[in-house]
Parts: sequence; C-alpha cells; structure tokens
Amino acid sequence: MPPDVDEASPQARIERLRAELERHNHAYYVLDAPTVPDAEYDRLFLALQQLEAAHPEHASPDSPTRRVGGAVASGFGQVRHALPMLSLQNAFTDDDVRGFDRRVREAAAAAELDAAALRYCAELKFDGLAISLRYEDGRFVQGATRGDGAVGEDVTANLRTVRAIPLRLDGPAPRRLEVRGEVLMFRRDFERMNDAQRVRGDKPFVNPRNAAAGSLRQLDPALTAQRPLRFFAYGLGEVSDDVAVPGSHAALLDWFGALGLPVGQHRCTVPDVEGLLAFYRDIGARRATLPYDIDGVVYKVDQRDWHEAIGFVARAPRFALAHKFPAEEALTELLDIDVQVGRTGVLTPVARLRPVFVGGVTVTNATLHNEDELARKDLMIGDTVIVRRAGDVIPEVVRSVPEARPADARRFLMPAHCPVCGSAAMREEGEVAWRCVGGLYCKAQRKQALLHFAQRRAMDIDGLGEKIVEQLVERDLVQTPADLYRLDAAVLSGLDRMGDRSAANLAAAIAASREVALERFVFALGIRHVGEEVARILAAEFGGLDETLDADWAGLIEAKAAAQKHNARARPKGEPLLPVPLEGVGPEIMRAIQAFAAEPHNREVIAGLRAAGVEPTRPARRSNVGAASEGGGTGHVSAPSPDGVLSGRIIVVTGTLPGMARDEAEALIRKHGGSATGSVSKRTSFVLAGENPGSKIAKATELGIPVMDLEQFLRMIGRDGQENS
DNA sequence: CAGCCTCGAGTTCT
DNA sequence: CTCGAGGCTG
Repeated sequence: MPPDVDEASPQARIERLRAELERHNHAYYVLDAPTVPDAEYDRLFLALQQLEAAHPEHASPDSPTRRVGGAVASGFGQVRHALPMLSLQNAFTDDDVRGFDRRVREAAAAAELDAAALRYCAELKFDGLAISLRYEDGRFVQGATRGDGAVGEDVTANLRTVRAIPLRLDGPAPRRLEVRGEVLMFRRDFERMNDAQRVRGDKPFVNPRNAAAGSLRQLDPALTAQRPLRFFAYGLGEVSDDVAVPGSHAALLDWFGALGLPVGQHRCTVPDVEGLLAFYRDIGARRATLPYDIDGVVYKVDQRDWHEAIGFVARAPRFALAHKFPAEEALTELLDIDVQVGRTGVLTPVARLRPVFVGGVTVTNATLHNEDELARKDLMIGDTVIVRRAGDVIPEVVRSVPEARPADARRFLMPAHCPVCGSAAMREEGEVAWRCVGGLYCKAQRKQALLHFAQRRAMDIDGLGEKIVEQLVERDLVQTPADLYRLDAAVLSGLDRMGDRSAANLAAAIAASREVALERFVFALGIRHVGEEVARILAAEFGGLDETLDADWAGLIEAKAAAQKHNARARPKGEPLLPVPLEGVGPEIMRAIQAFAAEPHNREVIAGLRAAGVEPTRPARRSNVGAASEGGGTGHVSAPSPDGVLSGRIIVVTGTLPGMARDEAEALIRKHGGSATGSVSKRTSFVLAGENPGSKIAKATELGIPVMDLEQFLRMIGRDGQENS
C-alpha cells in the first residue's frame, strides 16, 4: 500500500478546505452566526493558501483565498447594466405614501388588475452603495457600481474580496443572473477599522457609508480585502429563463437567501398603506439598535408580475417608493457669526459652529441668510442650536435652545460698515439685505465680480478659481476684468500653487475667452438684475453691445409703461394692441442697466476689454430682418424658431441626466424652440427628469404634469443620441 | 392690490 | 435648493 492512500489527494483536500471556509464565511457574514473562532478560521485559511501554492494546477478564481485581492487594477472599466439600475421616488410624509398607494391602485386598476389583491413588501433602505452582481452558471463573474444607472464601474476584483458575497451560488442557479444589492459597513466594524486607521496615523473615515464607498473604489483589491465590507441583496436585474423565478418580491428575497446571498431580515408583507406606515414607525423606533445605518424603508408592490403594468414615471418605477426618515438633527454651539460680502455687496451672516456630525457629514458653517432670519430664529452667539441637513445637503440652523442659553451669550448686530473694505453698509427700504456701498472699491466685491466674470456660463475661463483670484486681487495685479487680459504666463507662474504648466493653461484660457457670445458677455458684466435670462433677451433684442448700453433707456421705460397701460384698458374695437418692448424686462431692470451704462468707470472697463481684443459676437440667428432695426431697436421680440418641435413649450429640467449636462439639455430645449425654466408650475409643459430628481417630480405629479426621461426627450426632438435632427 | 410665475443670488461639503 | 424680489395678470 502506498503511504498516501488513506490521505486524500491534494485536489480533494483543497476542495474540502474551500467548502469548509465558504461555510464559515456564510455562517459569519450571511447568517451572522459564527461557527468557529477567528483563529480557527485563520488556520484553515493558511492551510488552503499553502496547499494552493504547492499545487498551482488546482488554482481557481472562486477560491476563498482569492478574496484577499489579486492584481492591482489600473483604473476601472465601464460596465453597461443589462437592465438599468433605477432610482426610487422619495417620500417624506405619510401623505406622500398615501399618494403613492393611490397611484399604484389607479395604475393597477387601469391595467385591469385586481387592486384588492394588491400586497406590498416593505424592507429596509440600507445606507451604502448600490451594486450589481453577475452570476453565470452560479459563479460570480462580474460586479459593478450603479454609476449613472445605465453604466457603472467594473469593481469585480474588489467585490471578490467581500466575504458576504458568495463566489458560487448554492443550489440550482440560473445560467445568467444579475443580483442588485447594497454594499455597506456595519457600525461596529466601522469603528474598529477607524481605530486601526488612527493607530496607523491614517485619516479615519467620516461615516460607514463613505468608508464603504472609499473601500470599494480602491485600485488595489488587497486594500479592499482588509476592509470589513458587507452585502445585502434586494433586487433582480437580468435573469435567464431556465430557472423559474418567484412571482412575489418577498419570495424572491427568500430565493436569494436559499442561493446563499445575504438578505435583510427586517421585512414584512402588508395589504395596505396603514401596514406600510406601521412598518415605517416600527423601524424608525428601532433604527438606532440596528447594527448598520439605514436612511429609510422601501416599499414595493409584492406582485412582481404587476410591475410592468404599473409602469414608470421617468426613470423611477411607480411600483416602488423610498420612505425616508426625517433629516437628522443635532445640537451644537453657535461659536460666532461672521459676515460675508457677496458680488453685489450683500452682507450675509454665516454661523460658525462647533463642528458637529449630522446626516453623515461634519458641519461647521451654515448660512443665516439675513438679519430678519436671524431675528426670527432668536439666535445669540454662545447659544446651543439645532442643526439639520435640509434638502439632503445644505446645513441649516433650525433654532436656538433658549433654555440652554449661557449668561454671557451675546446678541449679534449687523455691522454698520463693510467688514472687508470699511465702507458704509446700508439697508434699503423694503429690502432684507444690508449692502456694502463700496462697489468695486471693495476687494470682496472685486473678487466676486471677477469670479462671476470668469465662471463657466459667462466667459468660461477655466482655471480662474477662488484661490487664484484671491491672489490676483490681493497683489493688486488685477483691478478689473480688463486687467486679466494683460496677464501673461510669466506673471501667473509667480503665484502660489501655480506651476508653469497651469500658468500656461490659464493664460491660454484667458486668451481663448476673447471670443464670446454677446449674451454671455452681457451676463458676465454683472449688471444688477441681469442674469442669464435677461442677458439673452437683451442680446436678442439689440444684437450688439453698444446698441444695448446706448439704448434710450429712459424712453424705453416710459414707452413700455404707456404700452402696457394702453393694452390693459378697454380699447374701442378695432384699435390695435401696442407692441410691448422687451418682454420680461421691467422698469427696475431697465433702471439698473441705465445706471450701469451711465457710470464712467463701467465704460472704461468695457473700453479696456475691447482694447484687449474682447469682442462679443452677435447672436448667430438674428432673423433675416436685420436691416429693419435701426437706431434704438425696439419692438422686435425675438421669436423662438417657429418650426421647432418644442415651440411654445415650457420645460423644467431636474436631476442628473445620464451623459448630458443640465446646461446642454437646456440649450437643446431652446434650440428646438422651447423654453427652459427652473420651477414647476401649472404652465409647465413637461418635466425632463434624470437621476435623483428632487422635489420637482412630486410637484409635477401633484399638478398632473407629464414627466419624461432623456431618452424619450431625445426621441421627441428627433435625435436618438445622434448628432443633428 | 394680490397672487402667481420666473429669475437672480447666495450657499455647503466632498 | 431656497429665498427674495421683479414682472405680469386679473
């Protein structure tokens, strides 16, 4: 008998060790019930590693040892999701949820489904990162982040190291299966990891969510392997039809569990909206006792075969809803109130807070808007205040806690003088804002004016940011926008944090901005009340800079008032309506332009810009009646291209459009004769929604205004992602 | 004059 | 995103 006869072959021992380690993984990460001490696990792991090293012919990509990470990726490839990863509609109030229930029932009834049989499955909304996992013949082959919903990043190598993700599925698995779920970190694991980070002198992460996101995006999978990531499955992507998939969402989750995928334990199936709200309240009360962070709960119509019929609103399914918990609030101390000076000289009080962790980030500043707001909130320096992250991002001081007010709390008074230049501060009758009267003498205003001039939607000078402007103004290198064009790379490279390369780039960007469309230039001037829209109206009306500034503004103000008065009163029949000049531009705005044009300093700046070679180009399409507008040039209202598909339509863009900037979309709307506005109202024709749309979707649904996604929109204007129409 | 509808301006943190 | 304020309508 050969000596190794009762000892299994290396291959068999490798297989046995792999199976045993996976079993322990499963027990620990999926069932949350460890079966062996950590030391024992490590011993088995080491044994397997040694065996595999000695017998490389038995290596396998789905061995547990591979979870420590393979080759370093040079970047992440892109993965197009076979089915898009959708975002959910958000709800914050009980009424939002009732509205959701009503719409679901209406849609179900419209699809001739028995609405009485409707059931909902409610589960947790994990606060982590959405990912998609592809399994082929039960083996994990690819994992990707959500990305923009259509295309994500390939993080397969990193996900292989996540032990809660089975590399092989149990039982009969479909040939192809895409599982959607969330990668996250448990709070206790997060704390432990952060302690270790601190010991090593590395920067700790701010919260479990950021830690999970950062870990998943490590280029070196070996680093990811050291991070205690978890995973929960909650949804289905593409699946081949060789295995029957359960017909209800609850059963789908059970099936995932049977395949060895971790699923959330807190869930229930209920028949009506009251059941959903009860679940929400129950979970809300137990939120702090859960081992991980959640930001709400999710409701889905349990009948999966109804989903298609109930349909979608834009990119969001109508059969599912994310019911979020209210913004987290925290107490902190109001250390001081500073005053910032804006471009127009407005003095804005800003709260300096004792750094406080709220809603996932550390908040140190918050705007207090204005004097009245301060008074309403009854704030005193030294007060304990309640801070909230409103609308998901912007921190807000909700109110003070007067009973905790210390004896030495100080009341804050708006300063009588500008904190930057010392000029007088004034509050105009009927306005809330205090303003520094220093104008461009004030360095703060000068800096802001330059930043405004350079911004993307104005002159689009890339690289001229806050840090650079700060230095240019402080060193008196630049007084007015015209001075920018006298800078050269040699001067620029003398600035802090400015190498030769960036200096050359900036110089080139400044030079390139000499050619600019008239409306951008008018906007860049920063005339009070003249934003992008008004600048566009002026450019279309006057066609040139001189025509705009030299127009007879006093006459226009009068003419407009007279025309409006004439048109408003009952006219004898037959008497025609008088044309109203400059629709959307009233007396206040006209006076502001008049004042700007009359100021010699402004004329000098413009002359300087021209001398430097800045010459705004006239609007390209200024209809073919050009010769008709001589002199003052009134009466001609720029008509949207009448043949445009969107002619006469008012469109609101919200959310992040996949693969298109918001500006681009708005330009596209205008190009096709529509107008793009910022708020949803009765007059809105439709809402173009992208990912993570805000409150505007809710408003649109409430008003019964159609919502469409980018694809539908592009099809509408006859551009299926291709150039030209 | 009141009640919309828009636009302009300011703002936080990663 | 939100608020303030200008423009327009009834």
